[in-house]
Amino acid sequence: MTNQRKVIIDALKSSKAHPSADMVYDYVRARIPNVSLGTVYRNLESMYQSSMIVKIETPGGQKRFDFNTEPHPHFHCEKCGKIEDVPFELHAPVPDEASEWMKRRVITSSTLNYRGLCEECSHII
Amino acid sequence: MTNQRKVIIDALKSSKAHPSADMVYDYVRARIPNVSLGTVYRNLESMYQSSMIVKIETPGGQKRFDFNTEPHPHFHCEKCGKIEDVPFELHAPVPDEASEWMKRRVITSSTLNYRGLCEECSHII
DNA sequence: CCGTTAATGATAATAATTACTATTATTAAT
DNA sequence: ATTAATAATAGTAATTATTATCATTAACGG
Repeated sequence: MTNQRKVIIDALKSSKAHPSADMVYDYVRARIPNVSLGTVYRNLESMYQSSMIVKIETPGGQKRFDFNTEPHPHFHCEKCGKIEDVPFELHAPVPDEASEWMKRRVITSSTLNYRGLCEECSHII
Repeated sequence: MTNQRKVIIDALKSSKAHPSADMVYDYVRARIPNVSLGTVYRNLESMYQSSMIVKIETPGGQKRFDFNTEPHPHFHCEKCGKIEDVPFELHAPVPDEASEWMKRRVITSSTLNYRGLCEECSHII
């Protein structure tokens, strides 16, 4: 395991912000000044491919990454762009007609996202 | 309302594929040959801003668009990239401790996505 | 150690989207 | 219908995020 990858993992472990590749790059560069952005992308992608981390799609351009692979919803603040973990999981029963629909497909994962205003942004009107 | 926008709306109405900007562009260009891709993007974005249509994030680069603004989950096929509507909505009760969490935020929308293999792709092993 | 293999840094290339601007079309008021 | 005001368009350039390339460097197993 290269030092670069170790520090990339540290970046993800030590952040609750679900950092983007750029944010990880900043963290790593503070410790390995000449690290390449490509190395960050390459490592994030391979860790994602091997299911070590989760990739989060966002309305704004950049993808975000989560070291926590336990299924849990995310909350996206529309104002400040922050992404938070939602501290519960919905386990709703699937209706019968829907289970027929699902049986005809292979479902490998599901993601639940909320959007709105976070605690800080909803106070500042 | 410009003719361009009318045809862009037609494209979305007549498709069940949740088309990308590119796919809409192809449809419109077949009817207005010198339409500009920028016009397609501009219209899709403004329709999205005014909540006329829904923007769907995808793991692969391009965003997709849905004329159906009724909340409903989407199913993303990992093999062929197809996006399907899921014919049911989960309405699970929110646990009490979670409702506390949600009260401190403004929730404006939620999206539920499934990933896996679609009917065709799950047969062809 | 030392050779093999894999990962890196630096940079170029690509893909998706957005910005710019001169021109054209739409609209509202005559 | 005509016209002036406004908004939207086509065409193109620029930007942003990400991926590819490749010569060099680092990790690992014997």
